[in-house]
Amino acid sequence: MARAGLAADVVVREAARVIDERGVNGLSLAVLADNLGVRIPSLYKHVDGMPALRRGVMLAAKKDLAEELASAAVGRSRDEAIGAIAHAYRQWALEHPGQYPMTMHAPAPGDDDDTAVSSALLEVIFRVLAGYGLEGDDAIDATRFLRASLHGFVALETGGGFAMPVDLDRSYQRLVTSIVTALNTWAE
Amino acid sequence: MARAGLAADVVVREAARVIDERGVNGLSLAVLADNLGVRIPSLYKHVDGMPALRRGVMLAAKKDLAEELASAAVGRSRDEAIGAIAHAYRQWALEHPGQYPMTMHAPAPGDDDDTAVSSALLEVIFRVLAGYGLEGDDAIDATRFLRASLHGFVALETGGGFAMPVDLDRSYQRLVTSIVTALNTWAE
DNA sequence: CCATGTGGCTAAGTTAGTTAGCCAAATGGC
DNA sequence: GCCATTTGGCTAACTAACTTAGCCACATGG
Repeated sequence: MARAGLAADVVVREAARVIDERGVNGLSLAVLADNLGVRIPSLYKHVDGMPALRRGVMLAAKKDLAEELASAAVGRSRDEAIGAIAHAYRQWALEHPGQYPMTMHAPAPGDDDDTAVSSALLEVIFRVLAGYGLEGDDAIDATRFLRASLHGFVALETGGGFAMPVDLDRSYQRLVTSIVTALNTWAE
Repeated sequence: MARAGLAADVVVREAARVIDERGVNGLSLAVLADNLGVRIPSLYKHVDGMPALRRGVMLAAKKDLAEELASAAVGRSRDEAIGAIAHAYRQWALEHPGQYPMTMHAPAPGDDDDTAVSSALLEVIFRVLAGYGLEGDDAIDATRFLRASLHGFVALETGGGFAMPVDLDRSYQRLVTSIVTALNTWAE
């Protein structure tokens, strides 16, 4: 039989595609195998079962999102940086609506790969907020505020929480403005 | 055989309990039947299968949350009302971490029950924001801002998005303060 | 006191993930 | 070039979960 020439990363990539198309629960080994032109058990030669496959997609997603945010923040600071990463953040989520929720879980203790890539994601935010000179508790609160606001909007948008999809761009812009205002007056 | 004396609402309530305990995907007919002292197929006499069961839990959850928020806002307005519903919102989510995500999806078009209960939920927010005299686009943006901020924080907290669970109360209070500030200067 | 509807049950089917074990295609040393 | 080994497919079979069919006993009400 002619070989399909699969490799672990090809399987993970296709799984990510399927997840974006049909949601996390829409991923099944059946469609995955079908899309890759292979029978179901063959997938086990490349991937260690469904949970491991999902974990692989999650790791790649966090990595990709972190890179996207870092790249958006390059050469910018403060309000400009916030605007840039906010835009990149929403953009990435809209392009990867299925993967997005997977990026929002803290790593399990002891999972070093996940810890590393999750730290990279947080690091981007920390470094942007560093520009506002926030320290200690203020820095923690502000980080949580920023993450919560961005995540809340994007989660509702991609998860179908907003019934009317009108003017979402404007509403998001308005949200970002409020965030920036809050950060500039945080220590008061 | 002695009857267990089940009823649809008992099954739904127990399902909600299980969901809060083990997450949405932790609900199985096996544990449900076991908890209720009954064999699996007997559940079908009260509930129309797994998807319908989840929908039942979702409807009850939205209803419960809406009532909780409405009750928190009674007799209060503006900043005080925001503070009260923000507190009630987080409280409810922490008490029902499994059900909470189920309350965040817009109703499917044509699902009248869901539409009704979802509207009730939004109505509470609208009426509180009405106190700020926001109209038209401002009202829409502010509603989305409020929902996004509260949801983002609570979703990250209950979904394990915040790695360090220290001082979350303070961070949330700080978030609410920022929301209130933003709402008071919204039209500027 | 029996006629009827209801709420349990067992048995069996379906779908999805998984494991075992086989076999052909690639690959690499000689 | 040839054979040994590894690799990547495969079929078959198992398990867990939801679901359906169909049976039977208990409760209820004329």
